[in-house]
Amino acid sequence: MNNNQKLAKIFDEIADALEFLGENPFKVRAYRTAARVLEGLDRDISWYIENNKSVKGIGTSLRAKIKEFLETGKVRKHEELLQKVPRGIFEVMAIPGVGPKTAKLLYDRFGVKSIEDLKRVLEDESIYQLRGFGPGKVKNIKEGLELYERAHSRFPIGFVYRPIMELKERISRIDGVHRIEVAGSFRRMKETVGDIDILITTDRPTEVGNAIVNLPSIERVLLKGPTKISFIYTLPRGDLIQVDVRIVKDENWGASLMYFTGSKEHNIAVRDIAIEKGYKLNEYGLYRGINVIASRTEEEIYEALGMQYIPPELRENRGEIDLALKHAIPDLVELKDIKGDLQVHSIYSDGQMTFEEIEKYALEMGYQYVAVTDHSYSLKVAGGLEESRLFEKMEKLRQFNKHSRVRLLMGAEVEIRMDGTLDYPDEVLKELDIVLASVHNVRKNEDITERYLRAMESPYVDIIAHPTGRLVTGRNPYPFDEEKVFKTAAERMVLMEINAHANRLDLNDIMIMRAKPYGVKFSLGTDAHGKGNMWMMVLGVGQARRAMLTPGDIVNTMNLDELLDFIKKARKHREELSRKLNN
DNA sequence: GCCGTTTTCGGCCCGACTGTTTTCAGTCG
Repeated sequence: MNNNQKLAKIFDEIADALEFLGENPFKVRAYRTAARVLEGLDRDISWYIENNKSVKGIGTSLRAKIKEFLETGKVRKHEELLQKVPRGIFEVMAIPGVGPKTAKLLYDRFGVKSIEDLKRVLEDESIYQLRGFGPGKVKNIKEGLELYERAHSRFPIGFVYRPIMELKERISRIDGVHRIEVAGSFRRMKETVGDIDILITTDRPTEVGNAIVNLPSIERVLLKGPTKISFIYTLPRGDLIQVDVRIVKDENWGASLMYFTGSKEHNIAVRDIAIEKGYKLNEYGLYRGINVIASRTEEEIYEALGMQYIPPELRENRGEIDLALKHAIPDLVELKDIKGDLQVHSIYSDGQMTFEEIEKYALEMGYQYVAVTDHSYSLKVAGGLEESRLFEKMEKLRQFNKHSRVRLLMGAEVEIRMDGTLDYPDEVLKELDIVLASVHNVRKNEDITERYLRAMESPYVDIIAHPTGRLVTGRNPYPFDEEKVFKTAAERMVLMEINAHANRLDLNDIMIMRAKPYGVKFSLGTDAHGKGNMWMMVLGVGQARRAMLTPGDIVNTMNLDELLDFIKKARKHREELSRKLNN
């Protein structure tokens, strides 16, 4: 974790603790806002402190705490609060139906400071003596607890993307459904999603509602009313996810979609703008007094507020509002801009696709080219290619391309070894159309900066693949010096990959935002191994959009000829740099 | 705790739902 992330976590914990202690809710919000701001910052917060640059949402008090952290590695207020609020309380408050007030009451009266304590107290008759506690509330908390315990963590978006698109398709086919959209963090393409919000319009809510709850794969219906239906949905691998379907009126469509798309922080900030301009904004529309100003589409609501339309992926309140007020949001890259996939594995190493199959899926995606990038030999577990096999593959590919409708680029995902040297020598790399370099074996807490810098010394490394090595659920990023690596990459025209694989998303939105100011350009690759994995491109595009990238930031928006030309120029540029260095 | 082109004090998003109430508090998104 870098300073920004560490501080965001500290501020979030302070907010949790203050909420529990019943502090001023606006103070709590200030800490949470600051945490979000820190997460979305393009540079390390220490840069802003050192250069005396102000950051909106961080005032004098929080600035002092940040300074304290940068100097001592701690924030005293944070430490003090952790003394006052037992750790387990945070978990208790995370249970749906238990908020700070309930947690505090249970703590004060029954000493509840863990989930175990809570369970015990829920079975105790004396809980009903508490003001506000009746059978309904206790039942509600028990259900929340059940939900929480059933591993109710968030899912990587790539796990749920296709099943949810399929569910959307099924609902849209129900007679009487006019409009449908999946809202929430799914629509924002956040890397993980909790539950799923689906918005529909219809004239026949009862009929449509009945049809929805009778769809397949619904494990249990939680709630069915005229405006809201909730159910637990079974994903293909057996995981369970909650889906809320909201039934709204056509005339409120835009306002509702905006409201349910969020993020919450974005909505709050947009409402502030509405208030400033003498309006009121809610999920039904934008009003002046009782008069509707705009409500049917999101576009007309933003416009009425004097703002540019904000694509859902940007709605996180990390700077998009100011840009929209200045009409300075660029045209974001779209899936249809992508002309090829720059990381796919074939049966030559650990992939499952033949060249024919890669061609088939590429045609489905409407691509001009795909880079076939099998592993190099030191990655034994992935069937990495010895040089002789590499040349064999090269020849086979050359033959294949003679009749292929998609150009398969001869590529490799070359292992960066422990000492930073590469599996293939330059003379071999030079023969390849495109070269990705990556690390897979990293010692515990190893800093991989030097490995990357050394790897980039070769003029023929075009792309650093999955640069941080993180996994969406589980593995943290490998530490490296961002400034050194990104600066070098930009200078040498080495691309940073946005790996679109559901498990990786690496770089992700935040890291892309951190890399871009150095002048880095990016490539998108799905890292597809299995048949039909190439659809994941949409996930990578989602991260790119969240980072506000345009087609110009990403090389695979280029046509085949332009791309080959770019690679040629970049290699020449690096050869010249190397020559200068040697002289 | 943050913020300000009417403000350096006095605001800070807003509505639905639920369960507990007899007029409201807590939670959620």
